[in-house]
This record gives sequence, structure tokens and C-alpha cells, in this order.
Amino acid sequence: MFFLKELPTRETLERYHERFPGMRPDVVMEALVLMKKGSLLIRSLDEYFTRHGLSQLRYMILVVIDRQPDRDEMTVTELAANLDVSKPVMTRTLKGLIEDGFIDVSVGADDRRVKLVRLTKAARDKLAAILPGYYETIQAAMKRLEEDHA
Amino acid sequence: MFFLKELPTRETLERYHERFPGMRPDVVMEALVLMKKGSLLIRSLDEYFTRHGLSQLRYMILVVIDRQPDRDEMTVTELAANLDVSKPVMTRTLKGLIEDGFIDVSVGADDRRVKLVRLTKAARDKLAAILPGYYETIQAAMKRLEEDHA
DNA sequence: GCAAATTAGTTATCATGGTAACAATAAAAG
DNA sequence: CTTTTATTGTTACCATGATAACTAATTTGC
Repeated sequence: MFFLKELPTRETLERYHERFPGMRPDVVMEALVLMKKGSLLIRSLDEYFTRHGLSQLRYMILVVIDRQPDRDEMTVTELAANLDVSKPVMTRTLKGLIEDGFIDVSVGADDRRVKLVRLTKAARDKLAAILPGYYETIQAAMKRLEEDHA
Repeated sequence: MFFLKELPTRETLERYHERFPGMRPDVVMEALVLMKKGSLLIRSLDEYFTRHGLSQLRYMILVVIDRQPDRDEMTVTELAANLDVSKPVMTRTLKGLIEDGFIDVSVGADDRRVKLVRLTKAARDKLAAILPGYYETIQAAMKRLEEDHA
């Protein structure tokens, strides 16, 4: 999450440039805008997911398993790597998805350490139901960003 | 935080466009890139702050109080509003800053409900020590983004 | 073929975001 | 003035990210 309701103005950054000559106002400004816009977008999506009993990560897990071209199951480690979260977070989040009936788990046939994670029909239905609103939410948030940050 | 190590390709989004005609691939693509870039930037900065015994929010609190043109103190509510976090989070974070000797607190003279939050010399020193590396970190992260995401 | 090293996943604990409900104080309504 | 309403900041608790340390299973090296 990035905060700062009001970013520093370009003038303020120019003034800082005198104290810190290595600081490039245009690059820093761009970075601040990026962080702020990204955070606002993420916040909009989080709200949308929460309203539908999911979260960014819970949703992404379902999508990533669903979008695989060849297989219909993934391991915990694969999911963690694909979604760039730690394995303990993945374990905990999957536990919730199992409890909610979105995921089935089986033990790997040849490697009994691995857990194979697969979507239930409920998950595929959920995804289909949620996707249009997901895109709408993104597009509405992007429009707001353009208007505000213009 | 936004995840997804690999964003969907434009082609994948075009294909989704057939199933969800309301979805505009260019807008969604731009949003995904924004969230990802913003998250990576925030992550870089978080690491930098952690290495220096701070956090995004702890740092921002110090900066925001320091950057005020006319006053040298702020209330808890003002800080929470300026930094777009809830008041309980502000209370807890200030507590840590007080323990670390970065902040002094006094009770409002005319309104005894408010707490006036002021920087110590240690905080101003910390800010001066940390700012150059803060800008370097941002600029290095931006460079990485340009290279990777080119 | 067995000991050592590696890997998959979990548990325990911390950090840091949120909301709900509260006490103390101030402001508004009568 | 006194009662009601609103505001400030806190406490208690939940959600979701992280790391460290663990168990169980597999692989590697001799």
C-alpha cells in the first residue's frame, strides 16, 4: 500500500533537487504517481473481491489454475512462485479456498510430498460470474484515475 | 500488493475479449502493468525502509510532519487523513515512533482531546540520513522496471 | 544402499493494513 | 445550563503479507 493523499508538487521536488543533486525530479515524480495509481487500483479491486467473498490472492489462485493450457492442477509451490507470494501464505489461503469448496486437493502420484490443487465446478462458476464485474471495476477505476490525475 | 509473476499477454486478453465484449484489452493491460509496476516499486522501497528501521508509513509520517510550511506539529487525525490510513493504524504506528524516540507528543492546549505530534531532533537527523538513499532506491527501481518491462 | 543434502508443505510468530465499539472531551440544540 | 450529538484517539480483534524453524519425502554423493 502506498499512502500520501497529496503527492509533492513538481516545484517542491525541484527545490529538493538543490539539496540532493542526485535526485531526478522527473523520475521520482513518475515513481510516486505509479505507486499511487497502482495502490488506488489495487484498492478498488480488493473492494470488489471482498464484496464477492474473495481477495486478490484468492481470485488470482483460481484464475491461474484455470488458465493453464495443458493441465488442470498445480502444486502449492508452483502457485506460490507464479503469484509471487511465500509458501506459508499460499498454504493458508488454499486452506480457506478448500473450506469454501473452491478447491480439491490430492497427493502427488509419483512424489508424495506434493499436493495437487484443482478447481471445483463451484470455482469455475464463481470465476465466470465474477469476471465481467472484475473488468468493469478495473475500467471504472482507470477512468477515475485519468480524471483525477489528469 | 499485486501478484502475478507473468501478466497475461495481449493475445490472451484479445481472446477474452470475444467472451467478454465489454472488456477493453488495452485498458485492462494498462491497469495490470500499473498495478505490477507500482507493487514492485513499493516492495523495493519497503526493503529500503526496513533496512533502516522504518517502514513506508513510519517514513511518511516523519516526512509529512517535517514538510509542513507553517507548523511543526500535527494531530493524529490530520496525519491519518493526509496519509490515507485508518486512525487505529496511525495510533499504533505513532506508538512505535515514540518508543524509538522519533516523536514527542503533547496534549492540545485548547482542545484536550487532540494529541499534538512533533518530530524530535533524532527524527530530523534520520530523515536527512535516509533521503539520499530513498531517491537512489526509487531511481534504481525505476530503471529496473524500464529494463524488464521494456 | 545408506548418510547427507535438498525440496514440499506446514506451523508458529511477527508486521501492518482494516472495522467495530468505546471513553473522554467538545460542540450543538433545546 | 443541561442534554444530545459529534469528534478524538484508543482498544480489541480480524485479514493477509512476511520469515524462521520444523516434518516428511525425495535426491545426491560416496
